[in-house]
Amino acid sequence: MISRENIEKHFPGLEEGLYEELLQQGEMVHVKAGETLLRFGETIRSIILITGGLVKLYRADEHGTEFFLYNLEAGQACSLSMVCAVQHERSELMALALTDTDILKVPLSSMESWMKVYPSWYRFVLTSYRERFEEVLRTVDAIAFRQMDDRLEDYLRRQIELLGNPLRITHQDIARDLNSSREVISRLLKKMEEKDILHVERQAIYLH
Amino acid sequence: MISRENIEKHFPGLEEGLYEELLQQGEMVHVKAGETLLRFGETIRSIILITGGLVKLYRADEHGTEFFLYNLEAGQACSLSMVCAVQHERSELMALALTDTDILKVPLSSMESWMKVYPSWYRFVLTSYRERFEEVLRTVDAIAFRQMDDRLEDYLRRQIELLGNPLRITHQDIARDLNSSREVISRLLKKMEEKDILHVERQAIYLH
DNA sequence: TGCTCTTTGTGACTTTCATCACCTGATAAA
DNA sequence: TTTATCAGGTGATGAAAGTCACAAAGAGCA
Repeated sequence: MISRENIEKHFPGLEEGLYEELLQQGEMVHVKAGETLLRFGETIRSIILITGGLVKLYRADEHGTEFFLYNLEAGQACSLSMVCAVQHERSELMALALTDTDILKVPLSSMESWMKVYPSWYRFVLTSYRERFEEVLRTVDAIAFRQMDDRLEDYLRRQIELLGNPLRITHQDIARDLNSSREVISRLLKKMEEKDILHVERQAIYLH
Repeated sequence: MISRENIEKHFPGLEEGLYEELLQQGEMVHVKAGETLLRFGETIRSIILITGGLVKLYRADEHGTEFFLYNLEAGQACSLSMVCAVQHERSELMALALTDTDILKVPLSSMESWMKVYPSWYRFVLTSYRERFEEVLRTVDAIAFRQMDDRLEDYLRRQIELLGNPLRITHQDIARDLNSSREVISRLLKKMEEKDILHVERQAIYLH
C-alpha cells in the first residue's frame, strides 16, 4: 500500500512538495522473498526506494560465485539506481529480496528536477551514496586486512542486528556470502562455540 | 596557475557560468610529490578537483598497513570530498600525491547552490561518484575472486597506463599497494618474466 | 676504492584456507 | 515406515601466500 504516512515514516525530513511528488510519480511494487530485484548488467530504468523488507546487495563473478556487500532496509535507497540512472547505466551489482519487500519505483526523469528543487532530496541522494560507499570500504578492509574468523564474527553480528537472534541460516549460505566454503564456516563456528561466543543449532545461530 | 583554459581543458562540457564560478571561488593549490592531501579521519572542508598530476587513494588499517584503491588524474575529482563535504563528514581514505599535483579547492558552500543551478555540475558529481564506486567494486572483485599473480598483472597494466612503460617502482612499494610482501611480488615478477610478459630491472618493470 | 644503504633473490618453513571424501543425524516425502 | 534429501562434522591433503633468515648485486658517496 502506498501511503503518505508510510513514506514519511521511512523517509523523514523531506519537503512537503517532495512527499507529494513521491506519491504521484512513484509506483509501489511488492517483491517476494527470494526474488531478484536487479541483475548484473541490467539497464537501470528507475530509482528504487525501499519502504519495507530487506534486500541483499552482492557482487558475482563470471562463474556465479557470490560475494556479499551490504543490506538495504526500509528507509534506504538503492544508491546505484540513483546514480546509474542519470546516464542509463547498467547495474554493477545483484540485488535480492531476503524477505518480502516493498519498493517505491520512481522514474528517472524525476531525479534531475528534484535535485534542483528540493535540497532535502539532494542531501538524501548524496548521503545514501556516501553510506553505501563506506559499507563497501568496510568490506574491502575486511577482505584485505582481516581473517576468516574475524570476518565471520562481524558478518554474524551485522546479520543478527538486522534479522534478529537467533540467525536462521545454513552454513552453506554463510559460506556463499563470505566467498568461503561450508566446511571452513562449520569449523569456525564450532571454534566460536567453544569460546562461548555463540551456540550453534541446525539452521540457527544464537549469538551470546 | 589558475586559468580558464586549464579548467576548460580538463573539465569540458560545463556551463559558461560554472566556469566563471570555478575561477572566482576556487583556490589553486600546488602539492609536491609525496605529500598527503587527505588523511583518514580528517574533516573535509572543501571539494577537490584535480587539474594536473596524479593522486593515489588508499585505505589504511590501524597498523598502518595500506591498500591501494584507485588513482585520480587531471579532470577528475575527489568524489569523497564532494559527498562528505555535504555534511562535513570525515575522510574514509588517504590521498597521496604521486607526482607534483595541482588541485582546485572549492568551498563547500558552492556545492549546494551549483547543484541547483548547473545541471552539468550535478551530472559531474554523480558521474564521478559512480566511477569511483565502480573502481572500488573492481577492487573487491580482485581481492575476493582472484589470485595474486592475476592481481599483480592487472595492477601493473593500470599503473603503466597512467605512468608509462617502464614502470619505475620498487617491489616493496608494489607489495604495499597490494597488501602482500616483497618476496611474493619478486617471485611472481620472476615467473612473469619467464613467461615473457615483462622484463624486470632494478626499479623498473618493462611490460611487453 | 672501499663502505654503506637500498633493492632484489632464494630456500625453508608456517599459516590459512580450500578441497575431497566420506560419515552422521535430522527432516520430510512417499 | 522407509527412503531420499539436506545440513552439518571431520580427517587428510594440497595450494597460495606470508614470514624468516641471509646472500648478493647495484648505487651513492666519502
